Amino acid sequence: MEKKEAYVEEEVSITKEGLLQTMKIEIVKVREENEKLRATLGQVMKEYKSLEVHYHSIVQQKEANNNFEASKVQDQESKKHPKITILSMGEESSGTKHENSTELFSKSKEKCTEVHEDLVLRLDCKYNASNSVMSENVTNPSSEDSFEAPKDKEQETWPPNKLSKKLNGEDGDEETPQPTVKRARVSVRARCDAPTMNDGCQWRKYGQKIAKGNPCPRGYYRCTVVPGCPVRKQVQRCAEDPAILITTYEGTHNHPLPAAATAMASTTSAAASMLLSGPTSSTSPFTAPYSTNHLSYTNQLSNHTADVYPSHTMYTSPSHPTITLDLTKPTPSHAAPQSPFNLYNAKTFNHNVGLLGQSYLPPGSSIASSFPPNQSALTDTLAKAIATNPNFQSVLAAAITSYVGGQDAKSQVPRNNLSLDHELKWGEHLALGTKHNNDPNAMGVSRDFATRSSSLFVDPSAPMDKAKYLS
DNA sequence: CGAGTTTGACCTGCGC
DNA sequence: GCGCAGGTCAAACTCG
Repeated sequence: MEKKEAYVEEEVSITKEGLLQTMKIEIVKVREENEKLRATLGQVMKEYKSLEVHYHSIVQQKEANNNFEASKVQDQESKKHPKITILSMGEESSGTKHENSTELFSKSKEKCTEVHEDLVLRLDCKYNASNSVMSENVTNPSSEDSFEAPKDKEQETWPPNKLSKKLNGEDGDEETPQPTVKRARVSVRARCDAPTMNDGCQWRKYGQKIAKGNPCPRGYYRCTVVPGCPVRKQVQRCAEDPAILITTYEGTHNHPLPAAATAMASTTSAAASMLLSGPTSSTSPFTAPYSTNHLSYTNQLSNHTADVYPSHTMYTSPSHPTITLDLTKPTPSHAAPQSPFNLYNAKTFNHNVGLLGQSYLPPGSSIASSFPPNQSALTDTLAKAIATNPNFQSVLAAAITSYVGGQDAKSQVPRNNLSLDHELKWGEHLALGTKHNNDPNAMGVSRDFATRSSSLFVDPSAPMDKAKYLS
């Protein structure tokens, strides 16, 4: 007995030691990686500064040249037309030429400084904006968040315009001027045989229209999860390729969402946030490779890419800026560009994901390593794209995980496992790393993979998706 | 019979 | 001001 106990104790201590060692190794790894990241960050900042200085000097030079040319022309003109010269407050004098040019130069310098300051201010502002969006998502995960611009700006209710007018009565004392707020829309293009995508929400069709330039009718739906929810969606088949279903979402849910709906909801939410934060919303140096704000990310498992690009022209009026998530394109060979930024970000992302995973998973395993090899390659790829723009993180994470998971989901994850009773609020998942930390049952990212996996795919049995209604 | 869809009419915003 | 197109309403209809 004693021997046995001693043996067991020995085994336990060995296991403990092993665990401790593994943890120590992990910690050392993490530290090393942190050091590397810091170094890389420093390097990037240095490069950024030098580029900034370079840009500054170029602008100054250009301005100076322009002004010099202008003054030259003016000079010549003034010689031709002395009367005008007199009226032009003595600019003609050759003696003042140098002075003028230096003055102009200094003026141009001022201008440059102004430009620079303006740039900095604008960048800061936008950086803050994008930050605020993200921080809101992180610090206030339960808030309904972010599909639209700040909530208090546009307290959405249903019915939005006409009906509310009717309900308020005709007397309408001093009707509050409806500010022409740009309502962001997020449209999702996906190949789908069914009449609509099952995005987890309940929708009621309230209209159908044949839009110009597309023989396929456009269906108008509103969310009926809760009466009064202002969210609407339009569903239309692509004119060029009827296999492609274009679903356009508009509005913010004012109610908790079923878990199955959170993927699409957060995707559209974050995409809209990104869109509303402006065309150069991210000014982090890491965004450089994607200065056009068009991001293509690759799903290596499903052999698809998802293009995310803001579009003001695809649908409807310019008062409805639209961002499109394109989940229809096959993977091009050049997808997932390998710039130093991307590599850096891939590392960062993996690092963070790894840390995230370590808090939920047994020691020695991380999220990345807990995936099959191709999955881990996927996270790598995702990381490159996702980390490039903070605002894109949640968009892409949600969209890709949903899309990737969808492949497996059809066969592996029964809908019953989606824990539909577990309701999440709009954008709640965005705080993955923080919110679930205290939840022993939470599996972090991997749980997300599992729970959202089928949400982008149509469930033909869904009561709302009746093929017969959409011709 | 209630919930949801269909569909023609109507409203509204925008461009010319 | 007019016409067009998108969006919404609401009565009629269908389905379970």
